[in-house]
Amino acid sequence: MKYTEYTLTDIKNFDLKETFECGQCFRWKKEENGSYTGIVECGVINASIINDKVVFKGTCKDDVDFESFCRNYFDLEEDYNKIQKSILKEDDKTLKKAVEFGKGIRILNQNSWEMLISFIISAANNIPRISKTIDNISSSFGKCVRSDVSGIMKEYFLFPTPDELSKATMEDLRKCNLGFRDKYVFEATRKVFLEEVNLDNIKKMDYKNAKKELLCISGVGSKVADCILLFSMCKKEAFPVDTWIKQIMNKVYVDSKNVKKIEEYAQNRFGIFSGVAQQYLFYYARENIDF
DNA sequence: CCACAGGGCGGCA
DNA sequence: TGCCGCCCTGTG
Repeated sequence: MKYTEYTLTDIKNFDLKETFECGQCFRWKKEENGSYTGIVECGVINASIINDKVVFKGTCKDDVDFESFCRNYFDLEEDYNKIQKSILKEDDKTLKKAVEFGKGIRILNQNSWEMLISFIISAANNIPRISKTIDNISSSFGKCVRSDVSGIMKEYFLFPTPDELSKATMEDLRKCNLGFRDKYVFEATRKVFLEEVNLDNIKKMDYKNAKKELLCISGVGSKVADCILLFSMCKKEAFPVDTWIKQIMNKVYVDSKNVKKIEEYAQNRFGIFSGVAQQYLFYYARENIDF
């Protein structure tokens, strides 16, 4: 592990709170000084914004190019102004307000294996408990990293690799407090470890085929699959429909209980960047009681 | 004690 | 297809 830094001087549409608290990630935590510290595939990162500059400090694996990792992970090559223009229609007051509210959201490019397990755990669950469960799994089976990027030297635990998590028995997983999701996580881990499922290959497929493959994994339905596709497989057309999105879609766009209908409506209205629209709407609906 | 939380599954019409 | 009870566990 090595200490590195990377500073961005000219970046638009990047807000830390909006990016880390819009529901796409579970391992970024706010520090007292307003910065955020997150545990990622290659180590530990602290992100802060000072006078229009974004500073990333990292304790990461020796063979990692920190700058290119950050550019990919934080989606820095993407032009979010362009995306906002493409999803916004003239008459769409709700989305306009949602975009204004969350214009600093960036879709993170996270690790697909970690997203698979994390979103299986998210089913009928709440965010504090999801985070806690993922921390339990990581501290039980993942590698320990010592880092002072937050300002204080602390120990962090990386999310376990498929190889590491495949050592876990059902009993081990039960202790991690997964609830009824333990059997799904156990089975998904086995499939990935034995390469019955190859996430790298799925990532290379187009959206529809990739989703079809993910749906073969027990515990992965339409919503969970779309989260994996959007947050770790560069599929910005994926539109996860959860209870919040159902509410806002029913109220504003299409009054239907049928998830497939809502998904189709979103594809037609928002197009290839539907997933980004979903994040704006989700964050807006969650943070504003009366949207 | 009860409902419900960022769903999914299996059984049933 | 569409609907519904159930799946752990913590919280109000």
